[in-house]
Amino acid sequence: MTDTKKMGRPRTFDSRQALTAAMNVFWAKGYDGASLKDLTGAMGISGPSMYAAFGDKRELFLKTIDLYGDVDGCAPVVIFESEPDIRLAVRGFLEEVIKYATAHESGAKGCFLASSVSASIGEVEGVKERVEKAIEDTDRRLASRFDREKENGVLPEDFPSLERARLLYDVRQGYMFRGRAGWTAEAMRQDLDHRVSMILA
Amino acid sequence: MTDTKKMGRPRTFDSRQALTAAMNVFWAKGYDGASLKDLTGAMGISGPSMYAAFGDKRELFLKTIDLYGDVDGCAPVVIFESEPDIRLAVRGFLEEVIKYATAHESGAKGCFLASSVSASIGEVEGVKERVEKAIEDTDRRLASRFDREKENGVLPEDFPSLERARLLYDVRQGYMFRGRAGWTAEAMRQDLDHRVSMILA
DNA sequence: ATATTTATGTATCGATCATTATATATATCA
DNA sequence: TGATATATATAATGATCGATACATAAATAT
Repeated sequence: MTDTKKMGRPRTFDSRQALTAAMNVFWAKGYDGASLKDLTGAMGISGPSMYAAFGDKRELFLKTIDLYGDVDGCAPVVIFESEPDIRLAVRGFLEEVIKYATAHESGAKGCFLASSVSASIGEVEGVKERVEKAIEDTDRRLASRFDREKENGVLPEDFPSLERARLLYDVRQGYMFRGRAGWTAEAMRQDLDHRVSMILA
Repeated sequence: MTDTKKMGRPRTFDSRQALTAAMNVFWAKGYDGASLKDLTGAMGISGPSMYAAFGDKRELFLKTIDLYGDVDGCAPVVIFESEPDIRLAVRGFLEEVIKYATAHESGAKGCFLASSVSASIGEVEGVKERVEKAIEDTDRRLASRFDREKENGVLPEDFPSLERARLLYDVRQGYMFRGRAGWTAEAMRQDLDHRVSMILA
């Protein structure tokens, strides 16, 4: 059922690659600022191919948001979850955030959700729900790592996991915003030690 | 030299009011999403009047950013600076942020700079510099209040004013982002006590 | 081989975009 | 009272917007 050969002329492009290219355009120019010409140009396909593969501009946009959640937005969280030492985990999370905030391969800076997607909330249907979910998912994943450390006795019993998780996420947003505004990674790293201590205090 | 009557037909609209209306449109729809029709409609003037008074769309946008810095973006900072008790000042700052994040009179939610303006960075010339300046100005104003409390002996000598100021600002950004995504004021206020303590710890 | 199905490329649709001529209205200046 | 200067309203500019018709190409199905 899964890999039966499909009929008809096969795709000449990789839809994941095309979606990534589209995301980068939306990231840099925003939803309205990204024209179909910009998008299909970067994706390397023609207009009709885009419509056939992804629906329309809005659906393409929503798919790039999902892609971001699966890949880019996830990277710092993955580091946070995989680094055994909790202090290094927090530090690694923030270092990755700073890296992404200042030097994404797309050329765009900051957080795709916070910088570009959030501007389209209220204008493009389906965006708000996705952003809300992304926030809550991340809050929960971060908090659950803190909970794990409490069970292991690394963090004290009264450690406020959810509050610190939310704070960590908001610190992330702050870095992303500063990155978008042109702050350098070096400038942001000045606060790193201080913030790691605050989160774990 | 200042109040000599001007020649020609006088303006029939208040340019500050018109600018506020334009800001609210940009706030809700973003730079590209806001059409001249949307803008002039909300401003209550016709196209040529807008061009005569403000230049073009880009210049109008930049002027609304400056207006935001003078009024809306400033409100929490003013509270922070004027409340004598430092703990109440921090709390008042965050409460005002939450208020703005969830219920701005324009109907738009979140921070104009973070939600709408930042999406146009890299696309609209002159925006990046203004955002960068707004961040640094606010960081500095917040830090200077902390410094004042250190001089008065209310805060300890080793209190890291600038780091806490930046953290406070980033917490602000986090709240604004959550507000944009639909979070309620009530949900945000749950972290209030915790965050005030973190900032002043 | 022929039919069917899907993808692609070109060319184009009406709508809307930001911007501006043009003409008219309303003020001060001489 | 003209003459000048500024603001307004209507209408139209070329450009670009998102989206599609159409014919053609390339695969599987029978």
